[in-house]
Amino acid sequence: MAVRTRSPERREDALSRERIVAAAVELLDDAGESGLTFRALAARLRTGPGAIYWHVANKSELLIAATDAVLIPATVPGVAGETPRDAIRAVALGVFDAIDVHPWAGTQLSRTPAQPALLRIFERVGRQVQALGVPAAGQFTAASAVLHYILGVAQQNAALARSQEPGTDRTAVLEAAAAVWSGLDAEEYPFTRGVADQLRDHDDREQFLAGIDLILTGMSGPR
Amino acid sequence: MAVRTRSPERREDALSRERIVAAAVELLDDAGESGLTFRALAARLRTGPGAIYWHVANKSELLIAATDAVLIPATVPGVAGETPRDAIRAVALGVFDAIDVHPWAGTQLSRTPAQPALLRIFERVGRQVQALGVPAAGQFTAASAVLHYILGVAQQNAALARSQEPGTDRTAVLEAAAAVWSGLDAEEYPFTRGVADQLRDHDDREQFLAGIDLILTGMSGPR
DNA sequence: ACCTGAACACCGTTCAAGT
DNA sequence: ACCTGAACACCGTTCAAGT
Repeated sequence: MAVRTRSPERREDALSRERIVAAAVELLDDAGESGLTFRALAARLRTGPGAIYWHVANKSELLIAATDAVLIPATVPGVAGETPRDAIRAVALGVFDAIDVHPWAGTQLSRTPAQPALLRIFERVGRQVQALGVPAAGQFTAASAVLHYILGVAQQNAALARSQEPGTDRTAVLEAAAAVWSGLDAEEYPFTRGVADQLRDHDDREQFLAGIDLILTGMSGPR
Repeated sequence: MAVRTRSPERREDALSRERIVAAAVELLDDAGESGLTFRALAARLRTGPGAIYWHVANKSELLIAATDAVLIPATVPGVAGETPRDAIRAVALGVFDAIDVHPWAGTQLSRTPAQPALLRIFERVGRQVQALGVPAAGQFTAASAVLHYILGVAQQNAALARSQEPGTDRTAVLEAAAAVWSGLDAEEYPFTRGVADQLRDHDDREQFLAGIDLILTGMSGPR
């Protein structure tokens, strides 16, 4: 006797919140932030723009969900036995790498104060600051400093990526920025011109970590 | 004999780049980022939307100019005899205060890599890092860390302000954020919940400076 | 319950026509 | 040289109508 399945077999191409968010991530990666429109998204999902609104309230919610999705790997629980310092570095690098692959997420991450990914990052950093032995009164300041630094870099990398074609690799992006710096007025911008070459050659991932270390060192107080 | 003036008396209400940028700043302050449209701007200037394009290339250029305008006070040359540390704190505070008054500028500041205000801030910070005696190899990293931290805070304050009505004062904005944090799940967000009260009461300007100090302390190396 | 797609109320930007 | 405002090619979002 044939048994009726409780939940009927879903059509392969049935719409769902997950499929919509996944398609949005693809579209953002391929075409950049301006590429995500409900019409383009609907075309990719072989439906009309109105259908998307059955599963997602509006574009803002869609962007929050897409950002959250690509930042999940950055906020997975850390390895057991990790030092607080390594844990903070791991979260920071996770965010950095996610934004390297999905530059648009760097902009979105700090656009909405209630972005869940942002809260997860802050919580993780905060706990590690606690574990580091920072006095209670200084924990909020220390965790905020790390968070804001991460957000600043994320934002900056997103802006840099936006100034080039989507998919341009990081060395080409840095090269373009270095060219601008090198062309600045020598009288007015001696420092910036002076470091233009470093911008061209440097490992920005390495420098990002060095900045984290600067803050972590600062937390242990003046020598 | 009547003398012809070389440049004819300008009509009081003649359009100019300066008047357009000033009106854009007003509109952004009054109505937020979504309030700046060419139609609304044209109405305020008692002209048609097309007229604006004679003086400004497009909306992006207008936003860059508006952001630049409100950040001029933050990048004026410092007081003579100032220590490098005080000079860095002064620039940072200047940016912080400008964004307090014009939250939209916090978003714009890091949206375009070639935003002139951003370059001026970086140059100023960089020179002071140099004056602080940071070894050449570490100057770029140190200046970048300070810049990114400032941008992160600017962005975050802009996002917070955007979540409320334009013109809402800072304590009300912080109160709203604290309410969200207090409502978080106790199991998942112990740290964030724990600092919610500090968010409500704290002087965020003070905390911003404390973060700057953390980085400055870190620059002088581990104790 | 879920999807369709035309329609609405906007945008930024262009451009022929005016002064 | 500068301004006007209608028109173009888009948007996000809604909603009556379908299945």
